[in-house]
Amino acid sequence: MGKLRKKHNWKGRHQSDTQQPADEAKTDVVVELQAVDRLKGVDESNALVLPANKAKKKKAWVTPVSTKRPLTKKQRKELQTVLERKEKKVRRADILSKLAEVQEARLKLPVLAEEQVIMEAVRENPCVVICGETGSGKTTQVPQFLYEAGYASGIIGITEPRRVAAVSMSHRVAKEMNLSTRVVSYQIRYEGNVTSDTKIKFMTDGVLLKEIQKDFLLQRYSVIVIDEAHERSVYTDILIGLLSRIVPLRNKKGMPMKLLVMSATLRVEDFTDNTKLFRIPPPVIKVDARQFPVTIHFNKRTPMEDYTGEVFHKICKIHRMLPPGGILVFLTGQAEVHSLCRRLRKAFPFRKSNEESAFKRHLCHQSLPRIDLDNYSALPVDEGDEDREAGIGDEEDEGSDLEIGDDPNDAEEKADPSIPLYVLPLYSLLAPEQQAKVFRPPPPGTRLCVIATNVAETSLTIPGIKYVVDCGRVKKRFYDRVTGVSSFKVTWTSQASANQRAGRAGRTEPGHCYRLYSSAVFGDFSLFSEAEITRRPVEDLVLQMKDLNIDKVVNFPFPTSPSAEALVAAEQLLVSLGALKEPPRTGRVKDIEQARLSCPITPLGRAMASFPVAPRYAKILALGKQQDCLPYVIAVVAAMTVREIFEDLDRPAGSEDESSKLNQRRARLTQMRRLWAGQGASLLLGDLMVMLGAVGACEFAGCTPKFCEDNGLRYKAMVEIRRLRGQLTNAVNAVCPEVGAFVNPKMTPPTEHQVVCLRQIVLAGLGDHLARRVQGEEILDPKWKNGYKTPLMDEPVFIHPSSALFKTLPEFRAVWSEVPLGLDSVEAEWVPQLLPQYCHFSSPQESPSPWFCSSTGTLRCHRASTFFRVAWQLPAVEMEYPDGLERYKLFSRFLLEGQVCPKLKKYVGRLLSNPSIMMKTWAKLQPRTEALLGALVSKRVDCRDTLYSVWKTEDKFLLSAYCQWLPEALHQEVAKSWPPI
DNA sequence: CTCTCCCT
Repeated sequence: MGKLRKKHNWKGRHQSDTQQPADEAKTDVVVELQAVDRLKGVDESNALVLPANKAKKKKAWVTPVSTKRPLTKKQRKELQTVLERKEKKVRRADILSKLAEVQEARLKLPVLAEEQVIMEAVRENPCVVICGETGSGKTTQVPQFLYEAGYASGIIGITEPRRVAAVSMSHRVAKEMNLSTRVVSYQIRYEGNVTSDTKIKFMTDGVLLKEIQKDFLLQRYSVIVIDEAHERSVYTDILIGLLSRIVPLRNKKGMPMKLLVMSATLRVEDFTDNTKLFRIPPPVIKVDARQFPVTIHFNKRTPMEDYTGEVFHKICKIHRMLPPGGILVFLTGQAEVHSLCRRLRKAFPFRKSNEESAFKRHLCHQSLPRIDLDNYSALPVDEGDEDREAGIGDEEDEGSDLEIGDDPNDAEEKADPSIPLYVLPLYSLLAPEQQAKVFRPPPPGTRLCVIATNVAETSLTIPGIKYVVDCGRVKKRFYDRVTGVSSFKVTWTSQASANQRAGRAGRTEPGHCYRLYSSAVFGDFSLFSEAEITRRPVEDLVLQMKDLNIDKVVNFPFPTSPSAEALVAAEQLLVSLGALKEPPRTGRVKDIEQARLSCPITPLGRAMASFPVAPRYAKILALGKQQDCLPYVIAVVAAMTVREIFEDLDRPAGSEDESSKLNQRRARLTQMRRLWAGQGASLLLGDLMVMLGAVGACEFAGCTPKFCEDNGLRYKAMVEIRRLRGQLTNAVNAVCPEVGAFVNPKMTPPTEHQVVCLRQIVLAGLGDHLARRVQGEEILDPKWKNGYKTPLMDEPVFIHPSSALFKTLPEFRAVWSEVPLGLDSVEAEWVPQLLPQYCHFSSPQESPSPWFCSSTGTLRCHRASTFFRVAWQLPAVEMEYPDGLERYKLFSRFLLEGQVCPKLKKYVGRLLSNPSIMMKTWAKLQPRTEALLGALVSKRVDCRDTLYSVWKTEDKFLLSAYCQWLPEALHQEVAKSWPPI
């Protein structure tokens, strides 16, 4: 016990750290700096990874001292030693003070007080839950505790739900521990710095899940830490489920492993009270957070309609009446963010002299010399505003000194340049340069006001925020559980996320949070937001799990299970994509039900599971090698996977200048779209062709920010596509090395033939996303005229005006994701051929009558069909004759006619009955028809291939049955040359 | 005709 305490004592560590030779430490720091400089593909907008001022300071002492004059060799040498010694001393002092700083910072973290408790719990339990709010320092400290307590016999793996966090945490911990990034490393989707020396590895949750596919027992790891488990991201949930099984397995095999689940909120019951997950509930250790207090102010009334108006008024009041400090506002979407920004900039403009140079470019024309007050007073003032204003401040906060009084004579709408407000938008899709502005101090004399969406809740932390204004709402995606069709809705947030938002006001000093809803409304919020896994389709997760040989996904120990409907829908989709074996359709009802939820994976499914994209796209990739289409298929799948490849140019402009620039860029993009869509045949590939053109052109130009900017492409999206193309190319080569795929930066456009092929390949993956133009009799509403119906929705969908197919309006088209933007026109006769699993076929047509195809050796026919659920009539197409007795009858008829085996042709004239009697219903009355049919059925022979293979083992097969059709005189001759191959 | 946020 005493020994343990000493081991975990920070003082002990402090000493051993400082005892490190200065030189060694120096190299470590330098390496790390280089690594920071080279950081690629990481969102530079995050404060955590921005190269800080400190970096510059540190670089200074790396530069060699260089004042040299002509000296004697000896003098020079002496002087050099002196200099070196001096320099070394300076370095050592610097390092010591830095270490002291770090140690001090570490000491302030509440988690340090719990080190001993945590480590004892870890020693005594295979799984431990650590519960601590943001600011407790658990993410950076717990890995160090583990390392120092000797748990680094294997790798200590820590998962994060976001790439930025994995990268920045690895750097921070390396620095704190004064270890090289060779030892404290990270791995995210496209990059990493893991080496054979790595002991602490930060990674995204998806990366670890992929590693489990390669090594189920994770033998290289001694500990896994799941961070931010409260966020309940799908991968985190699945990892916890998997690890709850892996940990006991490892212990049983004598390769012990520890699992730590770290969660911010106290909602840990899903982990601890779930006996399916952990039979023995893991201990929960609570860690206090070091946060400044945040005073919460509720509204007395809750605006239901115009909450953005309410937000506007609240910001005005804070800005006019309260002491300095940044304001962070939570709204639900891009459009809201922009419109509020505009309104605030008009209300509190600031002069040019206050502006930063970067800011100048965009806004210099906006700061007008004088504002037309009449014009402003004409702006719509929110109805019922006074009413609400009177209600500001809730009982709970009466008398609080920062409570904002309500002055009905407030004239916020009048421009007031005397108190400039530095208003910035912030949302995920905003260009990184724009995002980065929120991390810089505002221009002198102004107050920072960031209007943000949910990104600011978890992903990005803005410094200097003292006031938070929370509208209490979120925009969320909702999926229909059966059809998988999605839509966006604005709803109330949860209490947990409202508290998270409030916490953003207390990072640097005590703060205030203004909630624009009453405490009663807050009380009605759900405590936590639902786990993501219950809110979305799960076909991708199910495929991954089947690939791990978890056939009965229903029995998987999810912390929270997806609904049964979602699981059934996922298996159905995977079956129709050919990734899972079709379940039997006959048998007892109960068995059928069971089988529907435990379909085993197919070889195709395994290949699909190895492609890091959605199953529909994985299917498209799997078909991609045909007709040399692979490079195009990879580019198209990459483009479909990355969201928003085109810049949003429809946003409202801030100034006339900006507006005219936007108009120019819009015009340019429209022109480029037309160019990329191509002419004639390629046009039918629709928006896929536009994307293919955009990707090709961008890559051809070297994928530069300039090219993207000039052509309306989102640079970040194009970089992601470029890397995804590389990754997908490797993945395809791994499954199918003979295709030898490579990324060609100078890809030429596909030929007409390839375009047709691409359209078909894409269709094969998007069968359930087929849409048909609303037909004459279906137009119930004039608005539906150019609409499209999908099998899944009652309401029609429309082609986006910017779509390449807007003017063409093909009868059938494929849509993907939920955006009606992505289109590819589809020929009606492809549907039954490429998507037979979605079609109901009628019986084979009489005319043209079924025939024997001598090249394939099978029976062919024409069949009409209808598309599933919606029963769209599809044209008759040529296809295999369906299985069944009829097919045997037909086959025997063609056999007798000498079509199957040409050698039998010479006996046709000698047959005792006409072969066509095989088809009559009274055929059974004839012994010879029955003999022939019976023989074929007994060996399941209904095509040439199976007939030949039976003859290989049984060369007299069919001889006697056939002889019954011939006069006895011929029997011997026939027997001699049997089988007639 | 209008898209919150993440991950392999």
